[in-house]
Amino acid sequence: MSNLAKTNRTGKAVKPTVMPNLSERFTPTQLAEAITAKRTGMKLSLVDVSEALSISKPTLVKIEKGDTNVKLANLLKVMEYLGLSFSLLCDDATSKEETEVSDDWY
Amino acid sequence: MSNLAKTNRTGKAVKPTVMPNLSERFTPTQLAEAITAKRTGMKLSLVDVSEALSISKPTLVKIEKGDTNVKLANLLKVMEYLGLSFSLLCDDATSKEETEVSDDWY
DNA sequence: TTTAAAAGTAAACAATAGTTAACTTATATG
DNA sequence: CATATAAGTTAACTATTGTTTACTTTTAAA
Repeated sequence: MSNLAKTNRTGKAVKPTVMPNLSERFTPTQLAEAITAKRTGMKLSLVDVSEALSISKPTLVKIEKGDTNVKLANLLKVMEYLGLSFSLLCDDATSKEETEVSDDWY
Repeated sequence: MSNLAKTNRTGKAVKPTVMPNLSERFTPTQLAEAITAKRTGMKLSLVDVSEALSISKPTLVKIEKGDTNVKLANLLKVMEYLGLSFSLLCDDATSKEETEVSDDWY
């Protein structure tokens, strides 16, 4: 299997459309690519999603470009609509010891 | 062990200060509580963090209250400073099949 | 190769998140 | 209790994100 990135006839890089495995720490760009991959995998256009969520297309494009200058609420709306969610990673092993969770966490 | 939430002398609920286990899908409030728990566990004050990151205290308070009307960039700055990061969960099992990741994911 | 749909961009404006500064309320500690 | 530190709030203002509309570029299919 080739390690070369796919390019089109003009030599321009072509974005992959498959969901990456982001079970580990990832960059905003990687998250953005995962969102696009999920959306296209669900056969939804930018307008499909932006209209369903009442957010503008330019904003959705910003989100799918990995621009972090967006409102958290808008990112979460998009992720929830596409069936994506976060889990949390903590770099510090010591914090794994006290795992008892009090009632009002829920 | 008691199932009653901790309260102070006035009967007001007291927030727990331990890191919750957020390896699964969580709410913005839960994330906020995890951030506060991590910060206090590191013995850092709101001002310590806000000054280190050049963000205002009111903004940091919004983040630690689970307000999603904040800039994603500011949330990520705080998380990175405290050693927290996200991983991604996808609710759809079918998307786990195609896990091949091309070069430009990195 | 035409054509239509989707993606992506741009600019002017509206909406709102962020800052500053000052203040009040809690929490701890001598 | 008295004091100091941290937490949390408020209001006026500034900075910036989000919207709208329209346009250009890509992509894919007839």
